[in-house]
Amino acid sequence: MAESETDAALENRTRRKPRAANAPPAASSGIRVRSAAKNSDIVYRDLHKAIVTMELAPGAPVLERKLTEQYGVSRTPVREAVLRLVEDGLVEVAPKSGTFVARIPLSVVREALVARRALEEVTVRAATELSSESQIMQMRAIIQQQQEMADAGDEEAFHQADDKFHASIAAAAQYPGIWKMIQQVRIQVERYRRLTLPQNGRMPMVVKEHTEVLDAMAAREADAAVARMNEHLDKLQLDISIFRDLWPDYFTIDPSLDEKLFAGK
Amino acid sequence: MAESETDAALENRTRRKPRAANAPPAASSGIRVRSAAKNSDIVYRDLHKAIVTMELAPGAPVLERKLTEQYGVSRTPVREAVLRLVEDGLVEVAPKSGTFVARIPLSVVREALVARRALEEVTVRAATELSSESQIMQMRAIIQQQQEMADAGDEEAFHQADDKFHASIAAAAQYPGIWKMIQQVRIQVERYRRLTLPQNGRMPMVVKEHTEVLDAMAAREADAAVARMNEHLDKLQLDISIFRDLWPDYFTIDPSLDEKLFAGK
DNA sequence: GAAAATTAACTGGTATACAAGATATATTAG
DNA sequence: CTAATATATCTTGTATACCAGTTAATTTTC
Repeated sequence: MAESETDAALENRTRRKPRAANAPPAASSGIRVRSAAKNSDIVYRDLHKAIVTMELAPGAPVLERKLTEQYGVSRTPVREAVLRLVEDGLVEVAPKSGTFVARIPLSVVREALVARRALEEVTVRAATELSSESQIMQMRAIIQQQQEMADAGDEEAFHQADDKFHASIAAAAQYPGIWKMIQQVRIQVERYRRLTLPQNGRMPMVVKEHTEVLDAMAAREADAAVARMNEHLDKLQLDISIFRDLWPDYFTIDPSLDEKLFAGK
Repeated sequence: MAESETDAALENRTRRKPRAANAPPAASSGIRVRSAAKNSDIVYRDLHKAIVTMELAPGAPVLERKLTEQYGVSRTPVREAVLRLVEDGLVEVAPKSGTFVARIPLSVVREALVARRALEEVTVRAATELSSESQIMQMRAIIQQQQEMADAGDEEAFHQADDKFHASIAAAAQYPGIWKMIQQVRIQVERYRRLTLPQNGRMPMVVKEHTEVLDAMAAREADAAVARMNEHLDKLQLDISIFRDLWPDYFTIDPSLDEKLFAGK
C-alpha cells in the first residue's frame, strides 16, 4: 500500500505529469473566463434574430451549406449554432433529410403566455418590495421614452423600450435568472406577435398600462402592481385561430415541438 | 418576362433539379419524425444523469478524450453532448483550457425555487379546474405508492414517485410545456437537494402534504390547492449557507452562470 | 534556493473528409 | 398516359486532422 504510493510519487516526479489534477479555473472566487466570441456564436445570434423577426419564415429550410459559404466558416460552427437553435425550439431537423425553421405550435404559444404571466407576477411583486427610488425614477424615464417612440410611430424602438421596462423590473427584483426564463418564453410568443398587424392605438395603451403598474410599485402596493401587470399581459391574449387561418403553414396544431422545447431528462 | 419563365421551366425539365424546393417534412399535418437515438443523445443523457446525481461532482473535469474512448465514438458527438449540457448550465467550458462540471450558483438555486413555485401555482390551479375524476384517482394511487416507498425507506423510488405526482398534476392541467420548464428549474435545485441528508420523517411529511394538495383539488377548491402546494414547496427552502460551508467548492457566490443559463438573445 | 523564463503536452475550436439515409427527378413498364 | 421502379444528389451524422491558446512542469538565471 505504502509502496504503491511511493511508486506513484516517484513516477510523478520522473515522468512528466500532464497538469497535476486538471484543476478547475476558479473555486469559490468569482473569476470570470473571458470567452472570446466564437464563430458559432455569431452564426447563432444572426440566425436567432432572423428567425424571431420572421425574416426566416416558419418552415423555411436552413441550409448548412449556404451558411458555411455565407459566413466563410466550416460546417462545424454552423452546426453548433443550428443545434443551439434546436434546443431553443426555433429549428427542427429531420435526421437525414433537412433542417427547417420550426413552425409555431399553438399550444406552446398558449402555455408561454401563462408561464410568462406567472413569472412576471413574482417578479413585479419582488420588485415592488426591493426597488429603490432611483430605480423607479429610471423606470419612469423608460416609460417616457416609450411614449416618445409611440408618438414617433417607431414600432421597433417602441418594442425595445417595452422590453427594457420589463427588464428593469426584473433587475429591481434581483431575479436575473427568472428574467432569462421570461425572455425564453417570450421568444415563443414573439414570432406570433410579429404577425399581428399594428393595432390602432395599441402603443399608447401599453404606455398607460405600464404607468399603472409603475404607480402601484411606487406606492409599494404589491397586490395592485401584480393585478395591473396581469391585466397588461392579458391584452396579448388574442384569438389565435384567426392567425392560424391566415398563415396555416406557420403554425402546428400537434405540438410535436413540446418535447424538444427543453431537453431536460 | 414570359420568356424567362419558359426558360426556367425548360431548364427544370432539362437539367436535373435537386429536390424541387426542399419542402418541410410536414405542413400542418402532425407527422412526427422518428428520430433514431443519435450517439450524442446517449452521451448527453448519461452525462446529464451523472451530473444531476452528483456522481460527477461540481468542479470535476469533463475530459472529451476520455469520453470518446469510453463510448467508442469520435469527438463530434461527445462535443455536441457537452455543448447541450453547457446550455443546461450543468457544465462550464474554459475555452482552451478545460471543461468542468458547473458549480451550483447559490443565486440560481434561490431563483429556481421561486420560479418553480410560480409555475407550479398556475399548474395546480389549472389542474384543479380541468382534472377528471379518473385523473384524481390516479393521483391518489401515486400518493399511495409514495407512501409505500416511504415505508420501505427507498429514497430513490420515493423521489421518483414524487416526480410522478407533480407530473400528473401538470398533465391534468394540460401544460406539457410548463412542466418541461418546471423540470428545467428543478435540475438546478436537484444537485443541491442531493446534498441534504435524508431528514428524519421528511418522507411521511411529503406524503401528507401531497394528500392535502390533492384533497383540495378533489374538492375543486383552487385557492386552497394553491396554498397547500405553496406550503409544500416552501419546505424546500432550507438554509443554504450551511451547505456552502460544508462543501464550499460545490457552490459559487458570484452567479457567473446566470448569463449562460438560458442563451436567449 | 527562489524566481523568472522556457517548454512540452494538454485543452477546446475549426476545417475537412467520409458514411449513410432520404427525396425528388428521371426512367421504365404496363 | 399512368404508376411503379431506379438513381442521382441532396441532406445530416460521424470520424479525423490540424490549429491555436493555456497551463503546469521543467529549466534557466540570479
